[in-house]
Amino acid sequence: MESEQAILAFAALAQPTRLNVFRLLMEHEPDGLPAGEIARHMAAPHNTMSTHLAILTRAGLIEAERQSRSIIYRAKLDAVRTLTGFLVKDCCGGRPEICAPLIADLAPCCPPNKSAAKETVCD
Amino acid sequence: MESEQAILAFAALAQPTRLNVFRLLMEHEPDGLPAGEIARHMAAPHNTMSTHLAILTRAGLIEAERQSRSIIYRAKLDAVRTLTGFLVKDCCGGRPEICAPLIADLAPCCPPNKSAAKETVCD
DNA sequence: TCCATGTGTCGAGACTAATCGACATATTAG
DNA sequence: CTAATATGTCGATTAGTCTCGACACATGGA
Repeated sequence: MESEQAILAFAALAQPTRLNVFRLLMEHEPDGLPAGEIARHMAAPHNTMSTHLAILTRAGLIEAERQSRSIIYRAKLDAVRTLTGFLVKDCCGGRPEICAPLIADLAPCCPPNKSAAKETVCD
Repeated sequence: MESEQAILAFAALAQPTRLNVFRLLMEHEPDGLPAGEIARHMAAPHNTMSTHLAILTRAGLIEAERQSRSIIYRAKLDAVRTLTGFLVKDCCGGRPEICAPLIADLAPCCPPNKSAAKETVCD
């Protein structure tokens, strides 16, 4: 991942409305939500929301697909993976000894099939 | 992690100089670097850098410690872990089935004791 | 104490982002 | 074709950010 793209993603998420939109779309994976419904959820005018959605799209965090009159937006899960990878990349590069505990703390957050896992960074 | 804190962190990293400073300090873990040397590295005036360092500090991404005349800055590894956790938290909450592959792709990036691991998101 | 060195703070100018009314475009129904 | 619905674009205003010169503060040595 390029720094430039990461900066776009960070800037996109550094805004309360947009961060909430992104989280909302994560909750609604993989169905997504139409632009109007997102605006209603956030209690924002449709044109303001349109701008926010464009910024998130340009950042590669969400994607749009026309469905008759509505435009459905979905979170791009790859974006989370890529951005997360970018965050830990630096320490991975030369020094896995520092990075390993980060991953270790993160792993129990997503258990393959157990449920007692919300102790570390999940909340 | 609170949204507010996450937004501070995202905003702090959404700026080329600050992102580079953060990466620089990650490379220099755990020794850190004095403010002046950071400014020299980035070819920025000391007062501009001071502002950037203050923003990163307020965001909880780095920390400062006085050492005689110099002030040493260090990356806070917890910050990466917390921010990463925040990013994947939403899908973890209700739907580990979506989140699991994200972690799976990330894990080989930091091998406990092997070296062939730079295939996925490491670069 | 006085000076040099290393950092932080303040304030102004330039730039960029956020918001929203008004208008434009696209799709579908009648 | 016309109207209704859903969304995007433009332009202006307001607010916030970035940068850097000038100055202030803190530390250590002579």
